[in-house]
Amino acid sequence: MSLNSIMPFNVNRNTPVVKRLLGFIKDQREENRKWCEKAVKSLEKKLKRTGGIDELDKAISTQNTNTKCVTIMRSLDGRLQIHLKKGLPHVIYCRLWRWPDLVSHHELKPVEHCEFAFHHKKEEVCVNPYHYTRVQTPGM
Amino acid sequence: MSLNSIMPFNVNRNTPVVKRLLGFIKDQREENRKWCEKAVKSLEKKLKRTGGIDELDKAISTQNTNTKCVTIMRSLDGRLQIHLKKGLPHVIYCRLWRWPDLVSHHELKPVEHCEFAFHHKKEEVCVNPYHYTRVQTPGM
DNA sequence: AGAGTCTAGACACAC
DNA sequence: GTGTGTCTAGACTCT
Repeated sequence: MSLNSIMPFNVNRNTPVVKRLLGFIKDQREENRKWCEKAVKSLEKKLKRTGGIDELDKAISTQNTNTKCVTIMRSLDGRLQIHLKKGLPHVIYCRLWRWPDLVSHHELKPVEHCEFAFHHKKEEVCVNPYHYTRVQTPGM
Repeated sequence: MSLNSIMPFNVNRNTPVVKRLLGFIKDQREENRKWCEKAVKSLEKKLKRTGGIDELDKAISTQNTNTKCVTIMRSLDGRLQIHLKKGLPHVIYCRLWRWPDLVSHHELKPVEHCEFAFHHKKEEVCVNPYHYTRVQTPGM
């Protein structure tokens, strides 16, 4: 018996860790649910290679700054795209799990021990939301 | 005075030839209008380099098979994408200007003198709708 | 420099 | 192998 005869119509089966991570999302507006889900699933796919997904899970569920860097590759212009929207990776994931009203990368400062913070401009970027703190926008 | 002060809010200004070509489109369903417009504008952009847009205009407005090939570059898998939809270029444009109910490339046969017909698998593909005839789907 | 659009190629899945 | 659909980096555009 094929799987399709049991679960037809493209049933969405999120992995346990994705379900957990989705539960921690700050923005619970219905109109953003689909996009947030895509953002988390996309991140899981990238982190599977390195096992970073478990470190991310640990950081978020314990709100612990003393976690390791969770990195993805940096694109040429620094942005990543999820569905039809582009943005800076650390901003996207900090907004998702910590500050839904975050406006720009100018409001984010990395913690001391973050090796792959966005502003270091290395080939990899840390997207651990607990490796950034929120600061006042300069000039505001 | 800037153009924006006269025409604010992203007014859509199609070129005369795009307006003409849009007038010949067979599929006039409202839900497809936006997509068709994108398809024509995308083609115009590609053909501007070669001047093929005028030959296309001639072929379509006179329904003339004795026109030159109108070519675009072939992608690796043969398909092109317009907005969120992928398809074979000659099928897309034959559907647009001749047979809105066209289902697949198996229904299309190139005219004798078409040098860049899709099935020739050259680096360029002819999208002149009057360089193809419609045939019965094999096996139907 | 900041933000948005477009799409080929990569990938995934169904037959 | 065929056919179709999704995702997104890089290219491009505009401001």
